[in-house]
Parts: sequence; C-alpha cells; structure tokens
Amino acid sequence: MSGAREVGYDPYAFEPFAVTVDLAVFTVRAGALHVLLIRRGQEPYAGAWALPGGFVLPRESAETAARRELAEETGLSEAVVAALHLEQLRTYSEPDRDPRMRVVSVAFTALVPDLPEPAAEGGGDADRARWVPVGEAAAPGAALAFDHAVILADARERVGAKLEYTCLATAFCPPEFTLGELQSVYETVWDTVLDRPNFRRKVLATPGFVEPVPGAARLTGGRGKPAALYRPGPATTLHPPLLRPSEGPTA
Amino acid sequence: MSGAREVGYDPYAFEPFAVTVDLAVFTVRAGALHVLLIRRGQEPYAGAWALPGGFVLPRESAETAARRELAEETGLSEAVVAALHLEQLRTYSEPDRDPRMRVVSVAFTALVPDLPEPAAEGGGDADRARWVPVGEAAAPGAALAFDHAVILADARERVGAKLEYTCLATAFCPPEFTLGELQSVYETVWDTVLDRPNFRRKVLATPGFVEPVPGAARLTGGRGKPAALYRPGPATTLHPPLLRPSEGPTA
DNA sequence: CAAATAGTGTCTTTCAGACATTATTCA
DNA sequence: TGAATAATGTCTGAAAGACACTATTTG
Repeated sequence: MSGAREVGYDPYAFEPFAVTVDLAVFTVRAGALHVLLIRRGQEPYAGAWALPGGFVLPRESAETAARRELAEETGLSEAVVAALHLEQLRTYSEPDRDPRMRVVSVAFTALVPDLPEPAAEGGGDADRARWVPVGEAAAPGAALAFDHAVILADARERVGAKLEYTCLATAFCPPEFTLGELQSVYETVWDTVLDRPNFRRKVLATPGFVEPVPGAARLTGGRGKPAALYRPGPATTLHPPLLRPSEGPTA
Repeated sequence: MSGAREVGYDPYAFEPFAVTVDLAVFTVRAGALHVLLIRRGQEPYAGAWALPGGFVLPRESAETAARRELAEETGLSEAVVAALHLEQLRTYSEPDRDPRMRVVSVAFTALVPDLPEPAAEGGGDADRARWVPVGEAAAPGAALAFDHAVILADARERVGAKLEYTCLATAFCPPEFTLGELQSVYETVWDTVLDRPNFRRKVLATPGFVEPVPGAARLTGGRGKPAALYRPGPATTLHPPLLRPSEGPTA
C-alpha cells in the first residue's frame, strides 16, 4: 500500500485542520526582556494570558498571517511591521493542544525595539495587549493559555542562541544606537555582565556588524562622555560567534 | 473588531487546510552526502523526484507522522526509526505550493547512518525510494516536485550549520566509529578538507562528544594502523563550536 | 621495505578575558 | 573636583592552524 501522498485530495475527505500562527514578540526595556501577551476574552482559558496569534487565512502564507497579526496586536502600521525582524520558530502540532479542535500552530519569533507603549495606542487588539517581563510570563504561576509556555520557552532559548552567531541584537535597538545600548541587549537577554572593552573590540572587529554614524553622538545617562552612534551593518551572521560566557562544557 | 482567535471554532466554517510532513533524510555514503528521494507515481509531478512525506493523520503530531513516514519509506523497523535523529526544519505554507488544494507542510530533517540499501529491502513505499547525491538532487535539472528544491536547500544548509555547534555528526555514523570516519562526515557535509591532528585534538577536547570503546579497533582501508573506536557521548552541543574553515568574514 | 592509515608533539598566530588608563561630560 | 560614562591600550593564557614526526598494519 502506498503512502498518504497517493490518497485523493478531496478537501473534505478527512477531518480538517485549522492552521494558526502564534507570535513570541520580544523587546528589551528597562533592563529586562519583555514579551507581548494578550489577555484572552473567551473560553477556553478566558482571562488567561496568551501569545498573540490567529488563523492563517485561506490565501495567506503563515509568514503573511504572522505579520498581519503583529500589526493588529501592536497597532503599528504595516510599513513599520514589514521592517521588523520576524522568523519562524517551529510548528506545534500535538493533537490536543487546543481542546476544541485540531489546531496546528506555526510559531514565530519577532524582535522589536523598545516601542513607545504600543499596547496603549492603536485600535485592533492592541488594547488587550501588554508587555510582560519574560521572567514573569514564564513563571509557573503565569499559567499561559494552551501550550504557550512551551512556545515562549523555546522562543526565548532561540533568541539567546541567535545572538551568539547572528547580528540579530541590533533588531532590539532603535535605528541608531550606542555600543553601550547594544551591549545591554546582550546582557539583558543572556542575563550576564560583559566586559565593555572586550565587547567593543569584538563588535568592531566583525566586519558589517555595525557602521558608525559619522559625527553623531548621544548622551546616555545624563552624565558622562557622549557615546558614538552606530547603525546596523549589512552582515547577518557573526564569524566567529560571540559566545555566551561560562556556558560551560557540554557535559 | 477582535482577531481571528475570537472567531467560533466550527471546523467547517473555513476552507480546510491539509497538513503534511516532508522529510529531508540525509546520509553519508561513498564520500558524498545523499538524500532520500521518492519517484512520484501520480499527478501532479508524476515521474518527478520528491522528498518522502505524507499526511498528518487526525490523531498524530507532525513528529509522529514524520517518524511513521520515515519507517514506511525506508522499510526500517519502528524501533530503529525511533532512535534516528529527526528534527523540525520549518513549515512551508505558501498558498499555491500544491496546485490541488491548500497544503501546509511541516518539513523535517533526518540524519541516518549509511544503511545497507534501505530502499531495496522492505515493503511499503521503499521500492520507489532511492538515495541520490545532493549535488544531483539540488541541480536545476533535477526539477524536484512542489517546492521540494527549496526545502532540500534549507535542510542542507541547516545540517551544515548544525555540525558546527552540535554533536550531530555522530548521527551519520554507525554505533561505533573511528575518528577518521567522523572527520570524513564533516569533510563530506562541508565539502572541505580538515587537518587530522587538529580535528582529533578538538573532538577529544570536547567533553562528552565521543567516548572511547575500550580495546576496540577497526582496520579502515585494508592497510594501515587499525583505528580506535568511539561511541557518541552524552553531550549534544559543542562549546566552543567547531567552525567551518574559511567561511570568510561576514560581509 | 613501501604504502597506507592512525596517532603524537610542537611551534606560531590569533583571539578572548582581565584590567589599567585616558577622555569627556554634568553637577 | 568628583561621579559617571565612553573609549583605548596592554598583558596573559587558551585555542586554532600548520606541519613535522612516530606507530602499526598489509603486501
């Protein structure tokens, strides 16, 4: 007998699957990694926090649906959302992950700079959205809806790992940023302290990671020497990688 | 108005999606990376080569479906397949990727040791399966079905990258292997030549990557000193990574 | 012995970590 | 001036790359 591939393609010959997207949207604010959560208004899990998301429409790819949902939930314009970093995390397909029916969800990770209170502004679903520190959102007491605690944990792990070997950290920064700000992104996501001179050396020695903005400077904390500003460079990967300290041997 | 999440969950209220899995199954044989392909017997793309795969059944997760298909297509027992390395690659969801209906496919990458002609043995779909060198399978003339050329390219890139920072290379090896065999896995997948002494030093200096099999040795090429045998160790990641040579600066 | 493969030792360069020092700003 | 922040310089030890050399097997 041949495989399922050979079965006829009558759309109603089998139990239909719903396909959704879920988004783990991260930002760095006030020295802590935050994730965007939505308070659910309906059963199941009414009143619980959940990752933003929704159905993939009939003519959409999952990526398109994810960007549409991101725009709806943050209240940001399509143009702004189009420029944000968005990448597939993985797909969650356990048969009972949604108690109502079979729902397969393609999860995405998005990294955004510290936005001026996105949840408070626009219409859409944004009024039910809130930035929550990941430590709080991942705590057992948070009791996220569905399998969103697992998705969040996977996404957080992925973001930490990607900082090591990609130039992704700049996605958390405004268009122009100081090396101190970039360093604090690493320190916040990894929950470590890095040596500033060594961090500078490493970042500047990686061609295409950041580019200086000629002449520009910004005063960071009210005091101290103004810091030079940089823009993201054309590079996307870090060779060699910038490894997390004391990740320890693999044992 | 609220998002799609709030829409009622009538399973037939929207156009149904089919959910399938596609597998990029790799092995190293005869000094070349090979991928398992199936010759299609039906339209569309009848006669073309395709990645093995099939529908996710109503009570299966995508992972379960992928392992079931892998067993069917290779003719290997469930027990053997359960031990193989299988991981999600990403999900492909472009609306027109299948001309017949809306099909969302969760792609997986599997790494197997050089099996004794798996395609020739068992029943199932195995008789239509063949190991094809990836250079051949990825060539424009191969014209893989659906978007499988893209999936294959993504999978190949992922495998190459994962060898750098995980212990995955042992998945291509038999249960006991020599360091020369392990090195040739790296050289084959990366299409490079590595310095043997330095490779040894690096592998043995990574705790938990490989464990010596006491007293065991194997004659590799008919001549020469018999090589010591090793088993995969408990480690899963490589810290620090074993980087591909001359990957070049990131520019 | 020659050929072939496995394994060891060593030198050099590069790079990461630690940290001392200088520079520039505000109060 | 002192506190705070940015930026530079230097030293050291670990690791990577290059490569010479030894060891063990078959024919």
